[in-house]
Amino acid sequence: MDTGKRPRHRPVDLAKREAILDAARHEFFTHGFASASIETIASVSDVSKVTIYNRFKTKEALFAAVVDRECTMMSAVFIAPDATSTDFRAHLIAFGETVVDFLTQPHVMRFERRIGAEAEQRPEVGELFLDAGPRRLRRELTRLLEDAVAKGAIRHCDCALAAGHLYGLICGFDMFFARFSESGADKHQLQKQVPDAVDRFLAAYGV
Amino acid sequence: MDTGKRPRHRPVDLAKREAILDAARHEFFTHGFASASIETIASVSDVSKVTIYNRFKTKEALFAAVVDRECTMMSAVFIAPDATSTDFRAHLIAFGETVVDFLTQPHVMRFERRIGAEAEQRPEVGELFLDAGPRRLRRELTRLLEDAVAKGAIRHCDCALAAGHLYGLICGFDMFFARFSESGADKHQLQKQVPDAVDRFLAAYGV
DNA sequence: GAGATAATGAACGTGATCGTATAATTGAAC
DNA sequence: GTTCAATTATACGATCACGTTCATTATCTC
Repeated sequence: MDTGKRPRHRPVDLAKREAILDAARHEFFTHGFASASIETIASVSDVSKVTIYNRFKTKEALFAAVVDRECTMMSAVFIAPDATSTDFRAHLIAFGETVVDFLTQPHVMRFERRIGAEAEQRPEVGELFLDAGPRRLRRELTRLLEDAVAKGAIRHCDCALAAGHLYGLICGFDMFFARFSESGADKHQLQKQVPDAVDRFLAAYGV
Repeated sequence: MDTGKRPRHRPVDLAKREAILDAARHEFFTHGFASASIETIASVSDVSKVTIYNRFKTKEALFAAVVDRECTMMSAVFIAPDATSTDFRAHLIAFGETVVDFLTQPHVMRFERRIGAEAEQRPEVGELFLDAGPRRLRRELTRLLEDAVAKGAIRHCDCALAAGHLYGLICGFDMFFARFSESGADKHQLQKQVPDAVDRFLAAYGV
């Protein structure tokens, strides 16, 4: 409901908010919450420190806002579309590639690495991430497999467990390694391995 | 070569070194390098701050010593014994259980979480960890599978890739989830799933 | 141009922690 | 008991970053 009130003063510069969050994301997820410097964020986002404090009450609140935005973005990716064609293999490969494509982005890897560490001191942040990412992915993948069982594309099985197996086959050692290597994940390499992972999955679970 | 010199003064208390490293491990891997407090480490290990500085020149050096000790412990675990019996399945399960048993220890999980984050600013730490842990595990697992191929226990395949698949099947979603949850990994649950993971692996790769 | 709010820049108080210096104490070997 | 390094308690300087204050400037509506 628009009250019709039109302020007769200088409006808030909305672009600055995104600039602050972008800079904060990089700073927080590169140096960690404690080591992140508000002044660096201000400098990078080309905004005064006071402006940051005006919009985000504390450093904690700024961090929370960054995590929130990132989680929202992630939620949108982990939604498996319903299978339209009868080619279940192609459908799995497509979804696998979408997920790999998202997870291998440098800023997503930084996010994941850092949340794991920060969750040690802020369990609620870990929970937020789990709900937006891993748990959602598992739910969607499980649904996909239950659908496949119903359609006879794979054998009857514990679909939640099978979802984990499929995820594990796709990631293999690569995502594990990438978490600790400077170069990050090799997106091209992982993409190439998705069909093979799906084939192994179908060999283990297929009719 | 023992020079035979016997100092006639108070010797270094060797137990203190371990106490310091234990306290430092907890402090570093719970709060992160930057937020870790030397005074807290001193207090917990019941040692004076000066003693810490006498033995470890800087905070960095102390951190390096902790990482070093942890990596050495890890290296020892990731060595697959040669198959003695002809029961390849049992051999895989045994090794899988050993690995799971090690990886699910709370202090190992803290270690892993934190190294991932710290490697962002200290790539050499990530490399050290990779060599002691993941790469070693992959090498051993690959060797095991190559041996199995030679003995006809599984079909011919890219054994390094297969090693990743086996690892992925064993971990499934659980290790992924555990990195972000306060409760950590459910060792019992993971142990129970190892045989199933191995069976799925054999279904995909077996003769 | 007037009014009003957003944003800036610079300075400050506060608290934490690294790393050092110093004097005093401990304790094993002789 | 003497010797002498290991160890301790305490204090200190330096640095750094959060969060605040305040005067000034920019920018929008009327």
